[in-house]
Amino acid sequence: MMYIEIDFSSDEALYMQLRNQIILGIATSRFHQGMSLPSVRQMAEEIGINMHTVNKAYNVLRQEGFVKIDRRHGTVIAVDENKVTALEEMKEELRVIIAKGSCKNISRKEVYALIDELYFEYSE
Amino acid sequence: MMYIEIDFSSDEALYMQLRNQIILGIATSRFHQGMSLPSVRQMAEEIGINMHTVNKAYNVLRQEGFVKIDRRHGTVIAVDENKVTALEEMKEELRVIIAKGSCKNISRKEVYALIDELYFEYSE
DNA sequence: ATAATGTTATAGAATTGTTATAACATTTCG
DNA sequence: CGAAATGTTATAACAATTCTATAACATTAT
Repeated sequence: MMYIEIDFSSDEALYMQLRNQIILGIATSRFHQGMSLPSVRQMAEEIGINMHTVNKAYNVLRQEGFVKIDRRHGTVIAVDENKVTALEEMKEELRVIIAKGSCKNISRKEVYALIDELYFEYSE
Repeated sequence: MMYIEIDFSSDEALYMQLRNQIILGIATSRFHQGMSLPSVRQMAEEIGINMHTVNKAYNVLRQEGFVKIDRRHGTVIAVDENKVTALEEMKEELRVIIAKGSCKNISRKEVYALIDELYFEYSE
């Protein structure tokens, strides 16, 4: 059991929810390097969505460097640590979020505190 | 002239691009409290998109507390500083981004550095 | 061999994003 | 007052995306 939670009433695409849950799973060490994910059919059965939706999530994760997909071993957690690329991506993802915060008078140190809270969750 | 840049080849929705540009404009003080934005028709003409798409962006901005829409004065920058809500929203927006970074071995301090870079851009 | 794997193809339904007209009530301004 | 501009609403159409449903294929594991 993977304990993946999908919210069917969310406005976020199902394949993105699944992708996010798996990234969160890796960050919290529930999923570790080399661990196999269920096959697209098993995962689809388990969380009640279509096989193709799972396949889409797995392929997004592969493209983002979180898993490797191999016909022999299925989909396996394999984080590609390209820090330069990851840092560039993160900066772009943060741009509007930090702009929003800046407009709302959220200070740099308050953002630091949020970062700390999240890193704490991911280090247990 | 508002100097709004829309990328028609982007996969990001036009109304979200416009919304983002306006938030970035407020953060960088190009747009200030009380300043009027062009009417939906003017803005649509200026950047070459449809009136309804501009209207959608303006209404998203209103719902997020960045503008007030009034038939007398049109759409006016009016930032509602609800810090508690803003902080909660930011934490949720950061959750997966930070998880991604954590997986890729990006340290807390490296994230701090990105935050600093962005805050620097928004304080000029 | 049989079963399971990822992959591909096709098709349909629902939703979303965008544009196009048009009309309406309200407000601004000459 | 009358014309112009405002946000708003309605309707329609089109394209793209999301998700599902079947089905088939080559490869691999048991």
